[in-house]
Parts: sequence; structure tokens; C-alpha cells
Amino acid sequence: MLQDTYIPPTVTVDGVIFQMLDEKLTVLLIKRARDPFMGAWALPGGYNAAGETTHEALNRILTVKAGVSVRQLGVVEQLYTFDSVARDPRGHAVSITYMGLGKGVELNGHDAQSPQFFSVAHLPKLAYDHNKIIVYAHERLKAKLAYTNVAFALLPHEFTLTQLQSVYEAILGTPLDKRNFRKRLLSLDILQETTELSKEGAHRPARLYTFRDRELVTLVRSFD
Amino acid sequence: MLQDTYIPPTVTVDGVIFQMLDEKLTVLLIKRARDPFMGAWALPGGYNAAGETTHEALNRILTVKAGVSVRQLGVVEQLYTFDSVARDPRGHAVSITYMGLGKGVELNGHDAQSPQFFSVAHLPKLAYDHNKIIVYAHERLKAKLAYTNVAFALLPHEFTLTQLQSVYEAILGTPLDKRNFRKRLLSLDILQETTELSKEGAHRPARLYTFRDRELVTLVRSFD
DNA sequence: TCAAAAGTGTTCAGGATACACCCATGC
DNA sequence: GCATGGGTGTATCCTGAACACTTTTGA
Repeated sequence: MLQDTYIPPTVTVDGVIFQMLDEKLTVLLIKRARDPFMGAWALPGGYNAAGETTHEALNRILTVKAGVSVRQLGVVEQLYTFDSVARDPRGHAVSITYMGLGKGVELNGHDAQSPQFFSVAHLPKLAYDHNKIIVYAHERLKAKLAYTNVAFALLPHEFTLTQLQSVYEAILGTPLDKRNFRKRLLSLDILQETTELSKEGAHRPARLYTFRDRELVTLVRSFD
Repeated sequence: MLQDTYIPPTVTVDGVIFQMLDEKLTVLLIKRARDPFMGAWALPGGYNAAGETTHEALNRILTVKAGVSVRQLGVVEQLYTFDSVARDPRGHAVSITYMGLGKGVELNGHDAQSPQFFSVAHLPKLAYDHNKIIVYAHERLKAKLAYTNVAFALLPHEFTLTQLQSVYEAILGTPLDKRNFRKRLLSLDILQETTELSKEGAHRPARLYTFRDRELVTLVRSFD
């Protein structure tokens, strides 16, 4: 089936890496070093070569361009594959996008392309259609809050329910009722109460919780 | 960024084409003409060459291998992109899968690879991991029944509520309550009552309905 | 004693579920 | 007149939404 004349399209991989900073959802961007869009902010991305999987390519790209390893990310999930406009004489390109969720991600001394986390709520105009890709990833993340334990990947091992609520609020973009939020999250059976308290500030200490699982768990669906 | 030495992975496109036959959900399969898995049933798929989009490749592959045009399909949706095991010396391959939904799809005189629709409930062992891909597509379709009008792509222009219910039941794999089903579907505001009746058989004629839209519509979400 | 965040229950409305009988037709 | 599928309504349960005050601590 494979002719000798078969020439594959260019394949690229792009990553939408989220983490919480200062109670805001932020996304990792780099400054493009070359045309097209030289100097513009963009998602970290690059070519996928023969002999490496898309995950391997993602890891390599994040490492080289931003000093981030996928091992620092609690969740990595494929988003969508775009047919991109040709960027070279080979014709159409295919772009596979991933979403990654982390916490305390360090950008180890890679300032060549100035990797930085930007608040998702106030993004500059990005290269290509990267703004749309981020919106898509954000929607996916919003939806997953409702029926998975994804939030674990964005929080420290132990956290207070108020911290957890602030993550939900930042991602959903709406304030939530404290009592209803606690009732619901506790009823999902994804959290584990610890015996520890966080005592910070001049107020009553807060109970610390952990997630029962540190990997993505999908809760039961609901249609008939 | 693009070295002259860049060699992309092999890119393939596979289609999971569903239609209703005899009140059952069925999927289009072909018999593989070459190794690997020569003689085994498989999803129609093939190489994506430079210069064509994945949609174009899908259309070409379906046309050549099964005599099906994507224009016969009411819905075409990308499913997932798999890193496949290398099938040739180029190394890893990337496989982009699509789901297509049709009705009355004709396989125009292409019996070279014996294209046929098989009941999803009773599939043979397929080549590669195609059984898993079909399960994935089936899950996606189930989920979409709940919050979109996808079913339009599987039904004739006019249909009875009983026909519609039978599509839902076949896909979900459970019987549904007639009164509750009608109440719910009618409340979604995706159907349009016609003035026509279907009079077949020795019983009361049934009201015919159409879908208000003949393109995919997503209903409102529900999280906070 | 004051400020600041933690923690906690009840009421209400709307949607989902369960359930059984009469209707219109062809033969 | 009978067999066949078409068509309809109500009572109940459960989930989601709204809503305000007391508790514990540090300063």
C-alpha cells in the first residue's frame, strides 16, 4: 500500500501547559525565535520526527524550548489534531496538540525563548491560531472539572477546600457557593480528609485534604 | 527550525463509519488485501500524503476502498490521533481517526476489498487495535446523543418518534421508556413536527418528525 | 476584642423516573 | 373484532440552587 513515492506531510506537536499562579490559571508561552511570527508569543511546539512518538516529541520540545519535562506534569492529554496551513514546501502540515497540567513548574534556565506563564484571562495576540487552541484547551479543562478529579494535577499534595474552590473558580470563571461546593466535592468520593490542619494567618486553621487518586479518574456518566 | 534532515513519521487516516441497518448500529469494514493482517477485517484506512488535508485523505480512502464519499455522511468528526507501531522502516506512524455517520450508504461496486457493514454488537477480531477504536467511537457517539442532535445523521429526513427511539436504544444498548423518551426529546427543541403521518401496517399511523437542523448542534452545558 | 477565613443545614424548585391505559388502523 | 403499534399524564424522588451565622485563631 505504501508506494515508494509516498511523502508524508509535516507533523508538528504543540503543548498547552497550564498551571495555577497567584490564584489564576496560566499557560506556558515562548517567544518565537524565527519566522513565521518571529518575536510573537506562541505555544511551545515543534516538529515530530520519524522514530519518536508524539509524546516523546512533546517531551523533547518542552525540554528544549522551556526546560520543562512532562514528568513534572500530573496530567497530559491529547486535545485535537489540526490540519495546518503549509509552512514549508512539503504542503499541508498536521499539528497534534496536547494539554498538560502541572504545579510549581520550573523553567530551568531556558531564557533563550523567554518561556513564561501568562494569565489565560489576559493573553496577548499569539502566533498562528494559538489563541483558539488555548480556548479549546480551557473548555476541555472546564468540562473535565465536572466529571473527573483533574484538579489534583494543579494542586499540592495537601490542600484546603478553600484552595480547591479557588482552582475551580479560576478555571470556571465564576464564583461558587462555599457550602454547595463542599457538599458536592465531598460527595464525589475523590477526596481524602487528613488529620492535619493548615494554620496560617490570624484565623481558624483549615482542614487539609488530599486526592484519593493521583491519576486521572473519570466519574460515572449519567445518560439513562 | 526545519532542518534539511527532517523526516516526518508516516501519517495514516482511518475512518469509523456508522449507519443503522435493521435497527442495529453497524460499522463499515473492509478485508485487508495485504500484509500485515492480510485477509483480516479492518477499518478503512490509508496513508495521508503531503499536500492533502486529513479530510481529503479520508475522502479519498473511503472512495477508493469502499466507494463511499464523505458527502454521503451527515456528520464527520475527528476522534483521536494514535501513535501506531511502525509498519515500515520509517519508524513510528501517526494515525488520525475520524467518525462518520450516514444513512443508506451505498458501497458502489467496490468488492475488491469486500466493504461491508457489520453489527457493532458482533464484530469479528479486527486488524491492529481497530476493535478498541470502534469501542471508543461508539462511546463518543453514546455521549453525543445526550447533548447534541447527532441522530439526524443516522435517520431519514422524516421519521417517527418510535424510529428515533429505536436509534437511541440501539446505540445506548438499553431499552428506554416511551413516554419519558418523547417528553425529553420534544423538550430539547431539536425536533419539528410535520403534518404528515406514516401509515404502515395494521395499526394507528404515526406522526412524522424532522430535525430542526441538519447540522450538528450542541445543546447547553450544565456545570454551575 | 477585633479581623479574617473556616466551617456548617435547611428549604425550594425543577428535572428525571416509574408506571398503565386508550386510540386508530388494516385485516 | 382483534392484533398491532401509536400516543398520552401523574406522582414521586432526587439533585442542584439559594441562602447566613457561628467557630477558631493571631494580633
